[in-house]
Amino acid sequence: MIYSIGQLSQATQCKIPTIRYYEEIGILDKASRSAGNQRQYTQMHCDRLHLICHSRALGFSLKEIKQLIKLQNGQFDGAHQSHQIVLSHLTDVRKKITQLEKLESQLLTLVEQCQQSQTPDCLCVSALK
Amino acid sequence: MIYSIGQLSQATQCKIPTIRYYEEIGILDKASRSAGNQRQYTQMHCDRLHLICHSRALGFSLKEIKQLIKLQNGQFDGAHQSHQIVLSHLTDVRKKITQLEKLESQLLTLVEQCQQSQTPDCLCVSALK
DNA sequence: CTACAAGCTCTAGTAACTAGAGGTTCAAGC
DNA sequence: GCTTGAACCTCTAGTTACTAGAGCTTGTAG
Repeated sequence: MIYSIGQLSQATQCKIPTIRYYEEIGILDKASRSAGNQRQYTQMHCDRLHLICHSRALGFSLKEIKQLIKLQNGQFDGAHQSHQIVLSHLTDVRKKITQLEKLESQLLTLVEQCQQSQTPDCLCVSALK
Repeated sequence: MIYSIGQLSQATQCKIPTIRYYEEIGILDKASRSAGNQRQYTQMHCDRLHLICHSRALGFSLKEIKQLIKLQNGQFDGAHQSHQIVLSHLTDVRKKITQLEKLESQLLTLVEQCQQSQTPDCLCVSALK
């Protein structure tokens, strides 16, 4: 099956300008072109783009994804390195969760203080000082 | 007290280029200048910058902070609007936490599957497909 | 008065796209 | 065969919140 950029977009739920962008930065192989210069994608492109989109949804950066792809196609010790990337990403995610939870409780305090106050001012802002 | 940009930076823990950037985008009032064209900040600047930094640390965007400042200095219904901004930010934060927790468990699954497998390949990457 | 730290402006780079202008190609209907 | 409109093309610039660097000037301590 050959996909036009629109069909690939539909198949992967990845927006058209994003697909072109991925090609431009080299994370997605260049598509061959039709007589009229339009991009023609193969199933390989489609699979790769799926992998990219899925990884992005998991919060991997394009840089990390590039690395993962390289390792996957590459050396024997790629497996170990891939594992490390995923683990370090997991650590990052956990750190972010902790931060956000702290933030949530701070914001909550802000809002509660504000609701208790009987002044016409919103203390949210002055509390930010 | 009058602050040089370096002193203001020390007082607020905000980096010097960031301070200049805040001035440039108009979220921090322009400083007056010395005879030799160096910025001179007042206590007001220092307070404002503290507010900005604190809000940034709580994850507010500069756009939101601009709004908050405007509302604070402004109209009588500013208090209500400020409250709304804070509340909607709180909602965002909670959404992000939920997403990240989902993500964490997905990543965990990835890693666990990989560790159970006895193949030399890291399943992390192929699982991403 | 001489170093050297601290300040200045300006440009460009970061990540991951998104939007828009202005032009071309494809496919379907008549 | 022709027309119309959707889909495609390239290119530039904008987004957010900064950061880095070049090349120059000013302030201050000894």
